[in-house]
Amino acid sequence: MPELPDVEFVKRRLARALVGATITRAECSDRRILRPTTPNAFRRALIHHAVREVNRRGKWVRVVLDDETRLFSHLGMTGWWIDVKVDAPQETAERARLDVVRSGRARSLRYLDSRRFGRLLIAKRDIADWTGLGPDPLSDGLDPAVLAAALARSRRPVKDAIMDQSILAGIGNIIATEGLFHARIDPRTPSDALSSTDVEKIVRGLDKTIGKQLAVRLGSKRDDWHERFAVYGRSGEPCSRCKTPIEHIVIGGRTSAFCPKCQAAQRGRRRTSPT
DNA sequence: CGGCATGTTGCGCA
DNA sequence: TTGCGCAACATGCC
Repeated sequence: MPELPDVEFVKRRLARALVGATITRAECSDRRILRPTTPNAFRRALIHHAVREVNRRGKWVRVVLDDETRLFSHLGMTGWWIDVKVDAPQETAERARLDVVRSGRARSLRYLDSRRFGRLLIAKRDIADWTGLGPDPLSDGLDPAVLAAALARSRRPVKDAIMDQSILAGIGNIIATEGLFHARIDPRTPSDALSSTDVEKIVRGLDKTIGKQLAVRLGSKRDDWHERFAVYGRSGEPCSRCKTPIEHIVIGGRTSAFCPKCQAAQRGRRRTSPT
């Protein structure tokens, strides 16, 4: 279930287990997930090396080894990492494992991914997928002026634009949908038609959504995934604010739920477009 | 059975 | 050159 807060959660789990630990076993035989890394290269690059740091940008996690080699992990649609005992049985849909030892204590990190849209790859330095990411809302913070400048460069629907990983790192369909609901902005609004006030509202809406999702992730109480959202997946249900039935449209090939009243297209205060 | 899904890429066509 | 729509990827759930 990976969007930014989920990836952050996984990143913290990996950091807690891996930083300062030495890898004693590394396996992944799935060439689809590894592309373009090979199973042999995966094992050879990792085994017997110590982990220096674990970072996250957007939906990517980066594990840096003592020799500067990097392991990049993207969770795709159904990827996830768990931390188990070394002798734990293989999980359903387990695609890779990293066994580590630190201070004499051994743990095993297992990568699970039923649909196998995720990635695991080895590189000697940072890859374009990583360096090309825009600012990360959580680790870099959102600067409304910077975001406004980026949004002004495109006529795309704003929901499309904020899901562009080179504009903002880590925003997926759920956070975009929820963030725009909180901001009361119509997801179809051309991004170059947003006022600076609109952009500030979007920043607050995204921050609120990310913060809430992360809190759910870090909290101990179990929740039903469904109940977390105000509009996502709630077409036909009454808007929590105004009771108007939630509608959905397709933007950029992705289902986009919104309240047609709270998020009504703002007319008559468009920024003047360049001629 | 069909439809849909949290993500990304690649292709064909303006 | 740029941008957009859409299919594809592989699997599970309703």
